[in-house]
Amino acid sequence: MPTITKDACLADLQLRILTTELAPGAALDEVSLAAQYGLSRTPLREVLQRLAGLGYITQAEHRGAKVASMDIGTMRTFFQTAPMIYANIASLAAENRTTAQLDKLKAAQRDFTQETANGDAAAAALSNHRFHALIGEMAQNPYLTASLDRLLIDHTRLSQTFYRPASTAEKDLIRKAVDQHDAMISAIEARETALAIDLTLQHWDLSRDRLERFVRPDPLPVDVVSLKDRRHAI
Amino acid sequence: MPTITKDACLADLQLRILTTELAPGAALDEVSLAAQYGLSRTPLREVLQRLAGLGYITQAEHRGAKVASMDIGTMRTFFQTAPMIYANIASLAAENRTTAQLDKLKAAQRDFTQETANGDAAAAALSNHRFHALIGEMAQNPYLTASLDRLLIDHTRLSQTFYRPASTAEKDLIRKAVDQHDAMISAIEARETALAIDLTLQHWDLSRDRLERFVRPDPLPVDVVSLKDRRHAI
DNA sequence: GACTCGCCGAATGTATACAACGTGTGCACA
DNA sequence: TGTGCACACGTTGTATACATTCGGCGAGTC
Repeated sequence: MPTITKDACLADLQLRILTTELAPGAALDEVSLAAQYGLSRTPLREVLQRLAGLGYITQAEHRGAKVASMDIGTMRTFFQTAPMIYANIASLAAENRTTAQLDKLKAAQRDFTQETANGDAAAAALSNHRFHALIGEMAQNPYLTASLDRLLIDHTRLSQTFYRPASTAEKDLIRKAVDQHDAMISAIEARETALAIDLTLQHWDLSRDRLERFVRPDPLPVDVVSLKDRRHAI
Repeated sequence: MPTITKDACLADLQLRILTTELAPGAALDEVSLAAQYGLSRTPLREVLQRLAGLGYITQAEHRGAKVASMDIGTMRTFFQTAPMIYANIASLAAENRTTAQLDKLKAAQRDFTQETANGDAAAAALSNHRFHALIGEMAQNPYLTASLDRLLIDHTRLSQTFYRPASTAEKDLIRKAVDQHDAMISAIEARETALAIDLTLQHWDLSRDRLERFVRPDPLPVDVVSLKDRRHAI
């Protein structure tokens, strides 16, 4: 890759982490990354520092950088925290949004609609991320945005499989998510804070059900596997 | 200042910002800071990046770093957000605290009690900061901690005058704050989440009243100044 | 055969020299 | 006298060479 700006490098690494192309826990080598982006190590290290500040990676002295991991404890915390932050952000967004921000939000939703229809899973997940990050900007609350941005990192990584629907029932869920986005845009545009909260929590419920099923998939049929295994169980 | 570790430099700059020795909006010069701490510019820049990630400073390309400002909009947001985050953190802390963390919290409270009694204002503000940051650690929730840490930066900076009491009435308020800390420790130790929330909100009310008086000081006597000014008002 | 000590290689951490950018000042011209 | 441009200085951004640390591998010993 030829010489590139530092911001572009930051954005690209964010994308690669959000799509789990760089998997949670993956080690990041400074020299190879610097070579990839056509930067020298000094500016690349600054990019890594910024990624660490945003919660994308963790750094250990003399031991390099790793993509932020997603252990079971983190995920428990995620499910515990997300609805509260999302709801508060939505309310503030409805209160404080500007028309310029609203236009950007609508553009993100157009991309999202398109990409879910095309089955472009990675792109859809990123558009969804952008959609919710923009609502965060609207809230104009740097304290909560810090929390939201970290939640969205894990949310997007968890939802990588969401937009790659296996069944027609799952396709309906995606369409429902798209519709919910539209409703959220309307509520924010109309500055209806209570409605924005309500729609956001509905959206969260849909997302949570889907994510939990991914985390804890449907068990295998009992009669085929489980009974056999039980005979060997201690 | 002789050669010093990078972490010590980070901690010292945090202290200087929290005590407003480095005032909000103050420009930070890389070469002079590097000289002060006996580091070269490269590691000092990394310290600045980390401070930026934590919300202590802001950086603009080619224009250097500034201590995070505290404009009127930010403060409005601060008062809006703090109670919700503080309460949730307190609840989680009561749920998840370890005894080792509890010991550290008690130590911080000992320092705080001592320093308020001695009238050591800057030290008391920092102990108070440490006290609340430790409760944040107990919560074991990195999403909310990101938000809390940013709130505490501004809270500590705003409260710089708090521990320098002018009247005996204000001394009573400080004693009340110390007592509230003790009660919070007990609630967290007993894992009583509801009580921890309640005490935290009471603590916040006390703090808010005092801070708001600082932000919006008692108006000057009406008959002396205001009436005169009004005659010149358009 | 297993454990420990010490060396070696590969990574990160630091210093410094050089490049690029922004800002302020001073001069010229209207 | 005021405005605008250009140059120079100071500060930040980048590259690279050097220092330091970690971790693995092998030899030696118990």
